[in-house]
Amino acid sequence: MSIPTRWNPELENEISKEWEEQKLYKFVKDDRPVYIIDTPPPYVNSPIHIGHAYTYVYMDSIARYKRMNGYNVLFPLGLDRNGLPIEVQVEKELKLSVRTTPRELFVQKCREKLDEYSKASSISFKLLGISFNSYEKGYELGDMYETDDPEFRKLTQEIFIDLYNKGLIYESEKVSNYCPDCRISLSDAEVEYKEETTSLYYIKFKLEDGSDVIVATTRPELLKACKAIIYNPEDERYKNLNGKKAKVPLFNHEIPILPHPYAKRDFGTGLVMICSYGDRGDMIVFKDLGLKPTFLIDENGLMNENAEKYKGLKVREAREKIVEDLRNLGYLVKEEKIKHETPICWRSKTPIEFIPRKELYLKQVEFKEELKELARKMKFYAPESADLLFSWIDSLSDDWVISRRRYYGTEIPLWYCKNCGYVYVPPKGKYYVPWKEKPPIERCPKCGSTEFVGESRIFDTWFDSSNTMLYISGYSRDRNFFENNYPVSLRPQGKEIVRSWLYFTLLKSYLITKKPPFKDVWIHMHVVDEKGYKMSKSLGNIIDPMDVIRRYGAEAFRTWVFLEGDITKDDVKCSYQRIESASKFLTKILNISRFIKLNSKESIAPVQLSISDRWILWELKSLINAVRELNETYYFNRSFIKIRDFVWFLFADHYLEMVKPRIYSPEYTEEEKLSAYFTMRKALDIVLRLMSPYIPFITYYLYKNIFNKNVHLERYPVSSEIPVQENLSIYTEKIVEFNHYVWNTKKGLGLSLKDPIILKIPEELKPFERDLIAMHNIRTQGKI
RNA sequence: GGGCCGGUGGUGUAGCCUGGUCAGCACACCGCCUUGACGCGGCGGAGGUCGCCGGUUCGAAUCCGGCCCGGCCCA
Repeated sequence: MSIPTRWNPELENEISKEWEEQKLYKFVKDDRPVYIIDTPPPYVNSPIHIGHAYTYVYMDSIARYKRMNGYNVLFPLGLDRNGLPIEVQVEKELKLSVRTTPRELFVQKCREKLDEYSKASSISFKLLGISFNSYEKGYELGDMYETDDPEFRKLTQEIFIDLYNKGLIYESEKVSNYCPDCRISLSDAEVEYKEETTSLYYIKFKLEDGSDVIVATTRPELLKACKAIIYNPEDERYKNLNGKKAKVPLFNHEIPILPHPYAKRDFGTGLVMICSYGDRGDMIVFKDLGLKPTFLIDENGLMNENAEKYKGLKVREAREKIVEDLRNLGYLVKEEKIKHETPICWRSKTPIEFIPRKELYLKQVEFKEELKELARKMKFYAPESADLLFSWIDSLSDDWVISRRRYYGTEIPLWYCKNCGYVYVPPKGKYYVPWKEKPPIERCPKCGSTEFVGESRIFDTWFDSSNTMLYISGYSRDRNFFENNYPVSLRPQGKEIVRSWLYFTLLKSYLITKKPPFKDVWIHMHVVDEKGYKMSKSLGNIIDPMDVIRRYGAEAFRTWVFLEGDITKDDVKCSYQRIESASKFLTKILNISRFIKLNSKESIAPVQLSISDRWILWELKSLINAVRELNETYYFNRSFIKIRDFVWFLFADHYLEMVKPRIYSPEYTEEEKLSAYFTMRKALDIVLRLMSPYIPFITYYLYKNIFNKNVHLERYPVSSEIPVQENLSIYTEKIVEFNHYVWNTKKGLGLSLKDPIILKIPEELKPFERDLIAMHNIRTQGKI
């Protein structure tokens, strides 16, 4: 079968099918060492993003590399399906309100939508050639899994039950981050910050003695909840006010003026009003000064009865109304625009409020040192990205709110006795749905009552997804395997979820196993558009990976992934043009293979290899070592560039040109020809194997065509395969330089490259004289 | 306001940690070439004084200090 001169992406589908039929990547337990990759389950409410495509290709190369190095690789596909986004989507697309639709029906609709999207995601991965153990959902190690599957949810509940019974979970009415739009409490990890231009209002407060002070605030609607005015202890201007009382405009309650370092001298007037709660700072000061909070905002984001005449207004409306009243009564001194970082909900982008709610918490603050201790045992790639995790742990100030008042998520497995309020925790071993099921006991162990009410809340989705490493490595279904293979080898993930996914995984692993969850952690940045902007629907700059595949094929995309910049260091810019030019390397690989296949015969190593052959094989040997070294630390991009440089700019441009005369000319002996054949085929064999983790389609195709074997079942090349001991790399630069010199000289003389030329071979290249003379048609003396 | 990362020809980067080929490679660009694997090719060319300022040194992209810009995280 002859090799085409250009890569045909349609071949990718046929090859995929062959892999599937052979069940090439299926996970079967055996004696080999295990390598486990905890892949980040993408959320499936939308098609996969180009960033997913990029990073999964990268992970795939890791899996393939490890496989070729003798590891039994556990590389499962997971899909994340729990949480708010799908609810929001169902509400919008099906015009169903979560508040008026029966829970059973709503959950059903979510599931239907998710099934639809799940299919699309896994098809995309398959087209990209990702070597997951399986694309079929199942319950064996390596099977595709979904985070909303009863099995997965059962594990989440079991972990909860364990933690609950260990006393690590408690319910408490605390002030938490609350999104009035999503109507849920948020963990700190879910809070984002956005710079906003807001008004800073300067408000006049009357003192007992009749004088005034001016206080600047961005949140005048909280005046009623204002309990103190503070100034910086270093601020000479206000020292005389210490302990004096000020009267709050409109509401007339008296509050103290006190020193506190939280007040910044140069912000506003240097006087800050402290209300419950405008921001985190307010909470700190309340605690420090022992003030009692008054809450003004309810769960719907409306002012409550404490707000008196402003009751029922939305926060923003109340602000406008109060400002108007202040202005009318002469309390408003001035108003200026400032830029301000506002905390917002990561989902709805709504400003967060701080209101008290009863929620379940998992203890974490008391374990900070232990967590850091464990984290230090994991190796980070790139090393700097570890700081993201450490600084997050350092900044933790509260326990983790794990309960959510929504529908689509794992149910919290608790029942409450209607009579005495006893909290019943069921035994492990089953997936519980308390909002529609009876508890597995008849009577309350405390009072004997038979009436229970099931918990209606669900878990924060991170409480689910922080179990992936346990789930995939058999924690709940193959204990023996789990014990032998935990911690998991690798966690690859994005930098934006270090404080959530990675952190919560670490916490769980600590609480459950006392071990770090991973040996290695590979953190990547993002794929952005050509100009460096984040891709988003509103900017209209989204590059759809399926579109890329349609236009250039998966293999071209994969080539681009490894030739483009280092995604662990910086964001990677994506453009069609760069993908297209990356794909030219595929053409090169095909044609090199074609040339070698057409011009060589299978041969064993001749007694004596020609010096040019020994030289290129030595270079190849160095390449193998360099590639291995880089890949052991997950720098697959750098290693691929090295391979490309060797294949194209040394092997093809110089070696193959040097070898041509030996192939074509009768002046060379059979032994010399055999040496060339052997070397070309050996080099091609090794190079195809070297490249197969990165570009699995084309290498599979060529290896099968030329060597009649499945490259993905071969060993990754080792330098001992090269039968050359002599270091000939000193010649490399000289050969390259000389060739360029000759090409350039001929060009300067207006000669074609075939034309003869009179030249002297440099002394140091004497050993290569014969090949060089033949290659360039050099006459060492006489006239042309 | 604090922390981290980055700032090298149009673009992506190497070198910088272990100062002395003042700069390598690729893509794009221009010119030439139907050389028997490839014109998605080959060869050649133009293009940067390495974010800015100052210091150390005989000598700095490479070390030190300050500043500016971009990104991310936190307050």
